Amino acid sequence: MIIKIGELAKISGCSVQTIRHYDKEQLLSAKIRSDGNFRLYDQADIERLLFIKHCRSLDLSLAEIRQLLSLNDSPMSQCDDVNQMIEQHIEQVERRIADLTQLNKQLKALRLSCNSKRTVEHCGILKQLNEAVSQTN
Amino acid sequence: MIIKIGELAKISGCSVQTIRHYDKEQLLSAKIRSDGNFRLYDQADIERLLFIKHCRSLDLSLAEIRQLLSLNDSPMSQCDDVNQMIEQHIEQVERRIADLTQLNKQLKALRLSCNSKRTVEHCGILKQLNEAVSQTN
DNA sequence: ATTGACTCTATAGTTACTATAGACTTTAAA
DNA sequence: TTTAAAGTCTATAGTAACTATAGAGTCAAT
Repeated sequence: MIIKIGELAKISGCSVQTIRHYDKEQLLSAKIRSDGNFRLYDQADIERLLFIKHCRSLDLSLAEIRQLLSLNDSPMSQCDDVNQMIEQHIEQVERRIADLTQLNKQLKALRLSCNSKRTVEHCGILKQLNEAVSQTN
Repeated sequence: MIIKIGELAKISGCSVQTIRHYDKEQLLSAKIRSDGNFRLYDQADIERLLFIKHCRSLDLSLAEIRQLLSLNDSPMSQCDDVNQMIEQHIEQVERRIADLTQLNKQLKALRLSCNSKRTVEHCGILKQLNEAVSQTN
């Protein structure tokens, strides 16, 4: 079964432009083209794209996915490499969660500092933000 | 006290380019320039930049900060506007935290699926990723 | 007068796309 | 068979918030 980019887009749920983007980025290149230069894909390409999509949903970067795909393509490489990459990725995600949690706390404190209906002149939020500034200074 | 961009950078902890960027983005424009066209800043500018920096540390976008600054500049506006913006921002942050937490769970499950030293051929992680694909399909 | 440090503008690069323009191909109907 | 619509092509610009660079000009001290 050979399909064109539009159908691949439908099947995969990626946009046409995204697929072209992955082509340019060497993640999924259409190995064959039609006489009129249209990209043609087969079953293996569909699976590869779904693999990419799944990895993206795990927030892996295109560079990381490229690495994963190349490991997948060369079966001699060590599983450790994959493990290590995932490990690093987990750390990164956890750091981001910690940052955002901290952030959330501050924002909520900020929200408490102003109970509406006053003009900005006396807005507690802006006051707080300004005070934080002079402390930092 | 009038200072040039380099000193403002030192005082604020922002890079010189970042300050120029804020200038271009109309967040902090140097109202005066030297004869040789150097940006000149005063105390109020320092405070404004620290305000911006503080907002950035709360992950507010430059657009949001611009809005906050203009509210700050026109004291007739309602505190509610500020409140609402912060509220939205909190929601956004909480959504992101939830996403990442979910993500983290999946990544950890993935990590468990391969205990190293095997060739990629039998790597549990890649296997898992591929299986997820065929399920999605 | 010259050196070195600083600053200027303009431009390109980062990430993972999305959107557009203008041209070409394919498919289906008239 | 012609034609029109839908699909596809490449190349380019835009998104966010910067960072980095090039090439030129300015300032402060020697």
